[in-house]
Amino acid sequence: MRVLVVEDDPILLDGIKVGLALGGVTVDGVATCADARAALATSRFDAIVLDLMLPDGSGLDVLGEMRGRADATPVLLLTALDETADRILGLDSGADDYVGKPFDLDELAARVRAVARRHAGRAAPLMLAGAIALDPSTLSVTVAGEPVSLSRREFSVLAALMERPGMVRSKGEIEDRLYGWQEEVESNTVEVHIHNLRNKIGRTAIETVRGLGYRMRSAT
Amino acid sequence: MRVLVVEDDPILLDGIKVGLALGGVTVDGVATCADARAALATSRFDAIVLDLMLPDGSGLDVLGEMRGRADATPVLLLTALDETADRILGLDSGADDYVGKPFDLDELAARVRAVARRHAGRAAPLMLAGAIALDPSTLSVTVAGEPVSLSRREFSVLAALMERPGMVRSKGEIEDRLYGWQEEVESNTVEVHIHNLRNKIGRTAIETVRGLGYRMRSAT
DNA sequence: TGTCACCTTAAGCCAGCCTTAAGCCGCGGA
DNA sequence: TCCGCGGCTTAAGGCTGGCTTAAGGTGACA
Repeated sequence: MRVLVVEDDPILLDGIKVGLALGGVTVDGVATCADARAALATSRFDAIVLDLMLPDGSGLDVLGEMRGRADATPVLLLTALDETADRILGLDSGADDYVGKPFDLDELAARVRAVARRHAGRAAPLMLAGAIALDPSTLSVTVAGEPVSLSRREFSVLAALMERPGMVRSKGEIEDRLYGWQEEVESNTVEVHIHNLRNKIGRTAIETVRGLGYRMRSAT
Repeated sequence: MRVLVVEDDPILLDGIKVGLALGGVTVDGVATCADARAALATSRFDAIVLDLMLPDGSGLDVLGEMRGRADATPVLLLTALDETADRILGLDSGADDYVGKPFDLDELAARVRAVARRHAGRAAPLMLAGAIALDPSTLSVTVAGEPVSLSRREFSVLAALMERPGMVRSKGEIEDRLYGWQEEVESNTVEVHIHNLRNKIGRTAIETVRGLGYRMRSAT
């Protein structure tokens, strides 16, 4: 198992490395958002331990970028602040778990294990649904081989739907995916994006399930 | 979304109910391990909030039994003790998340959401009755392999019947399933839905037991 | 600083679903 | 054989929820 740890305190980082290594985990450690992005661009991890307060930004940004491009690698957040607001923000923005400092190394290791175990068995790089292909790594979408250009929001909506073709996603879930949920959009944004998406990728690709949400047509 | 909350403190239980209800979650509350087992035996939930310390035993026992029979319903543990040992024990015994009292209601709601969302899409029980297959995870129904499109209410009625093929369900039970167990509809709605269902999935699939209710024909 | 794409908001329209209600049918008991 | 009750069928009406369109705002980029 390979885990990326993003933590700017070198002492803490070392401690985590040792703690996880005892459980047979391979650890890559970086200290900044920039390095984290570089690591994510070049390697695949089974889980990521992510500090929120980093010298060059917030870990939430990195997390948001990942989820935005449909990278589902499990993320465990780490923060000095034990504030409820942070926890909610983190969980709703796509984190899989949360640990507040100070924490116990054994507990962290257990949670990393749990989170990675949960994730195992998923993760397909290229998502397919009928004639539509979505590549999270290049942020590109093709319909019957033809490339289609989508805006950022459109891409996120489509990614949310394609993560599990055939499965119904509620508008609320999709909204949670687009925003951190606490932005609480008071309108029919999702409907509008769905509408625009349908114009671009074909009118029948996204099915409406009245009262429940939307789903990708998985069968052709 | 339907959640079972197992908590013996009535005040806390009430608070949780209200907190979750605000997020559009239907909550069933019980106070003992015994009641929890009964609820689990008769109903299906999207997530379970489980107190560890209960008057007639530990929530861990209930969790253990569930996992023992391969019930993968996501479980969020709740306990007064904020001890690391408990956390690890809980996570490693198959819980999906952990919240220590005192906790914030918003946080609990966010975690329940996160845990249920994570779970959705795995472990499709796929209910069968004769040529009819109902997949709760994709909300889809097929008859002899052919997909059939049902409205939300029709789906609920069918799901209620297929939960236990061969078993009679009264109109009252089905109504309770469609609406919260109050709201008392003053008409023959269920009969109408049954009628429409029969038109869609085949006239013989649902059998009428005069004076008692309806049941699925389990055998072909 | 101006332009452009994109996102959000809002409003009106439309369709499908749910409920209600009324009349009919058939089973079972007298 | 007749009657009553429970279930079946049908159709109408209201309403919710989704679709569509358009306008205004905002941020990026030149």
